Amino acid sequence: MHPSAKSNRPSRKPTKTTSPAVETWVQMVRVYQRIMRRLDHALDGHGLSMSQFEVLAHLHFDGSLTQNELAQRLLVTKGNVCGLIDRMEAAVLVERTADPADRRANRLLLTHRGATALADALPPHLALVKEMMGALKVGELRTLHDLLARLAGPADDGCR
Amino acid sequence: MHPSAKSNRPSRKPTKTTSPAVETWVQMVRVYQRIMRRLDHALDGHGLSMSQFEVLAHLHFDGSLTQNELAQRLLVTKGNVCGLIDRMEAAVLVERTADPADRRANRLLLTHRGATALADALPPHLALVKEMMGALKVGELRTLHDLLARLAGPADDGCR
DNA sequence: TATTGTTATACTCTATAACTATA
DNA sequence: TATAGTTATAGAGTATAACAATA
Repeated sequence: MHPSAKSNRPSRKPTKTTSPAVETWVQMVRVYQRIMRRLDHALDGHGLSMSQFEVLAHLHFDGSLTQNELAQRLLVTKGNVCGLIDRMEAAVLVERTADPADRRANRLLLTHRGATALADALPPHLALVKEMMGALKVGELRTLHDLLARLAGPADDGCR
Repeated sequence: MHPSAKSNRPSRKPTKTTSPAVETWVQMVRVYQRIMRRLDHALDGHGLSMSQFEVLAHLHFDGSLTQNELAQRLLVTKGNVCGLIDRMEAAVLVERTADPADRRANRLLLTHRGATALADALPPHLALVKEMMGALKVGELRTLHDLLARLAGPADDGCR
């Protein structure tokens, strides 16, 4: 049941839905959700949520960050980061240390356990990404990357 | 602080992170989140969450669905759908009706209020999608669509 | 027996806003 | 006065599992 489905339909405003832009966006949503779901499940065995994994990865690759810097990178509020770090500190994945330069700020550090958890979780995560993106050849990946880069590019929300 | 940041870094396993596959995925995550955030905010004024909007859209375009059918389309469990529909029924956006063919099932219907809410929210939603995807020409959109379609395509999770 | 939907539980993420301590 | 972080509150999404009614 799809095209002219139900008399149930109000049909006020025909709202032409089939446009290349919309179809492509719908396709992107589908693919994103499917991939993200698999990546999320791959973290199950490591006792990490996707957000926690992202925190660990940022601290690993960007070095120590304040909670505020982390909030900007994760695109969430500092209140959210506070709760997130609360949970991760309780799980001994990160620790808050005093920032010598600004006594208001916390510098976040990976604990040994956090670093180990990332070292365990990252390689299979990357392998899975490569597997799923591997349907495309390198040239196609580059094309995809460039097309994505031009979407909603400079026009940033200004939000948060 | 970026490249060789902290002595804090364990650096066990260099984990080569820069690959076309990974970079493209990271780009996709960024774009997806930015677009989704704007679409989400655009729904604020209509009193709908993104999930609720999706429910209304599915009922509109696919016709009446059972909760189970809806769960499959939204990729969530039937327990989740139950709670979601509870909230939407409380907001008089949808209603549960008896399925004549299967007395276990609920057929979900848009209420007048739900149909109106969708008719109000859908056009600006689509317009925003077209605006954000409009950075690409039609041919480029088609290319993007085709590349996306080949990602994680037939290899479905089997999950849920 | 299998399936539809419900209920209960628990955790995570998100948003907002008032609050503190520093700057 | 502005900023970094905290706290409180609320709502939403998710996962799991046990359960009732029906197939």
